Amino acid sequence: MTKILIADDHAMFADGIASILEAEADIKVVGRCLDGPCVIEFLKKHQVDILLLDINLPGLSGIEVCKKVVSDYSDTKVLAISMFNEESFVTEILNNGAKGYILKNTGREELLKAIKTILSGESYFSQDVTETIMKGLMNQRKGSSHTSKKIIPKVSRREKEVLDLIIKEHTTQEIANKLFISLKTVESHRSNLLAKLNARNTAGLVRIAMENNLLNT
Amino acid sequence: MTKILIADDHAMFADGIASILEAEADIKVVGRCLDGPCVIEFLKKHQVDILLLDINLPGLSGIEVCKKVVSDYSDTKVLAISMFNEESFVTEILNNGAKGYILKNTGREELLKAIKTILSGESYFSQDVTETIMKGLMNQRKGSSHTSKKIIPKVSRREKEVLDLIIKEHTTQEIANKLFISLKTVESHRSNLLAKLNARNTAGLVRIAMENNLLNT
DNA sequence: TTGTGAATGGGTGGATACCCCTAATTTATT
DNA sequence: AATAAATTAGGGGTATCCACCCATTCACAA
Repeated sequence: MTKILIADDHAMFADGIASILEAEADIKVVGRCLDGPCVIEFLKKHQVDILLLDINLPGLSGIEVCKKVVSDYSDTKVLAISMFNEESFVTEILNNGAKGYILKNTGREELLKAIKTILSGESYFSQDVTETIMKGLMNQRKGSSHTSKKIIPKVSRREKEVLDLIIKEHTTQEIANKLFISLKTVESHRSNLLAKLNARNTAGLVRIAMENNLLNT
Repeated sequence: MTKILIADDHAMFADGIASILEAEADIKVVGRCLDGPCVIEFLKKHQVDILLLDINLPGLSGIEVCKKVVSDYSDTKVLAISMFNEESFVTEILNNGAKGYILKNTGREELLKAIKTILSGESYFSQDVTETIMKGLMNQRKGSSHTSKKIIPKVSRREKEVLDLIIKEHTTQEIANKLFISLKTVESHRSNLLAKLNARNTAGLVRIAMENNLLNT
């Protein structure tokens, strides 16, 4: 009997998954959590085989929960579930020990398949997710750009700081003061950002940054 | 027997709802759609009592679908479902004829209650949603600004056009050419936008516009 | 009918952004 | 150790934005 804990703040969604799983003879949903701390509390008291974990949890983020579960409760395997097929999400939670990643638009069969695969010790990813990861890897290696989606070169730490202040309406001079560097240095970062993000001006910088969620905060 | 059509691009979610509803004796899920056009096609051929409609549909947006359903298939009642408790979403789809609005974090009981309420001819909204709407109305009436959200003065039609082109990285000169007006006129619009949106520069203009969804497109 | 706001257009000048170039030092990465 | 990338900084010049002014026309409402 496989014991499963569902962690999702969307009750209706959790209900849906539970309905699907309870039809299976060898699977039992032993608990349901609407936030991160609840998961930790539950694991202290009960043994769980698989944790179905929504990445976007209130309170404690799914990433944090995953990290803690992997380090403190190694016999519980984490299967991440998310609305979003974002490379950053996928890589981050996988780096934190999740065994699989599926999207909420996957159906009943795939959900069951994922659970069985992970139970056997292997990893499982939705088809869409593997594609996303592959694209991400391709982008790191090559700079080829034929995929409709714009490829965004890696933006460095310092560039992100500058970009953040630009979006907050600070002028180049103000940014220089704030970061304790020269006006000319900030201008360099701006130029590099324009080139990297393929923007013509500040407006494009802001739009592209916001569209692609390039901010740290 | 109540005939229900589920329209949601997240198959797993649709599965979940279907599992919940099929346990009810007097309810039958007669179809499932993953996108907007599918809904229209389905209604051409079948009679449906209630359409469970996700607002964020690919292809044709939930708003568009709702508009068409209300005008062309008046015996089908629309119950909107969404991840987001956003005032703009709620008011927009209600203005387009939806009979209710519930969030995806509502549970099984509330879903059934919503369906029954709507069937009886009344409207139904989640508790959270009614609160959101009330807050929105309060903001409209009074100018009080203790509610974190900024109040944005009305942006005129022409100003929106200019704003749109700014965000698309066009310079003032290019915008003037595109709209067949003088450079000076565009500069006037820019100034007025800066004042209205309380921005210091182009960056702020773009950020505020995107944050508040001020675009026509 | 007299306002009020929207849209139009203009002048001047300063501030800011952007471009092209170079180049040193530090910090990964291999 | 060698190579690549990031961070730093500068000169000189042009393009664009922005801030003050100002005026006219038009539509719509009080």
